[in-house]
Amino acid sequence: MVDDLREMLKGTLEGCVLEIIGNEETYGYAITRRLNELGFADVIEGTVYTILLRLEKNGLVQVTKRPSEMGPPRKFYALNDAGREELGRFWAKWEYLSSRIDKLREGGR
Amino acid sequence: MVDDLREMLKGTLEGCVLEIIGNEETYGYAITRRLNELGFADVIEGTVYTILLRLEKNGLVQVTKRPSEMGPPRKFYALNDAGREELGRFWAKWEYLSSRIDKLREGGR
DNA sequence: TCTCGGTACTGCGTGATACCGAGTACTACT
DNA sequence: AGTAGTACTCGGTATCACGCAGTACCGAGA
Repeated sequence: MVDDLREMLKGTLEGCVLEIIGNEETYGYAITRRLNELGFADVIEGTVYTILLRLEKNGLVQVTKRPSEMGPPRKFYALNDAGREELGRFWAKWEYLSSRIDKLREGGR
Repeated sequence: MVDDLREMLKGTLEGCVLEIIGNEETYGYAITRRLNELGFADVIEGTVYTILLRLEKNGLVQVTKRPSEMGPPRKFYALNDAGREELGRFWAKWEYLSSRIDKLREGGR
């Protein structure tokens, strides 16, 4: 259908991951599946893991390792205060951007 | 207000420039001013020119050089057929992405 | 037992993009 | 002459999504 959202996802995919983590404590593999079923069909695991490592490096999440019945142990991610702030900034930016784009499209003066 | 849209603009700014050119034949400096007044306040000339050179390289625009009364000659850009197609694809991608994001935000199942 | 597929994470490298900065050059006004 | 506004070019940088190879754990079927 719509091919190659790659470039357009830059800067937004991380926010999507933050939002998913904000809804419930979860782990990389599940986040990828969630994104896929939400319509971000081409997002692959490697991408999500790089985002998660970045979030951890930037101190936006709290990480807990727990064993799994289905395979290797899972790293569960939850937002901390800094993460919730960043999520708020993300939605503010998204609202700002999308309103400008829509205005532009309407012939926008 | 909203700082650093930089990453979020990736993949969308080029589409915005295409839309502006599609509305009327215009040139780089004017496109920058137009973007600024539309709310893309931090977009600078260098960025727009790199986009315009890319559009030209990719064969999406027709370029006409014309003298100016106010300074150096201007390079006017107009969309060709390929450019109009690309613009259509851009809006399709934008619609797709923004609908998914909004769905995600609504808690979206 | 051995392989295979599904689950789960890591780490290095690539390509595309917006942005930065310095440079060039033309016009008009003081 | 000097400055400000207009107008474009080009080399370099940082960041990001993504590709890919590798590691590792588990359960089911041949």
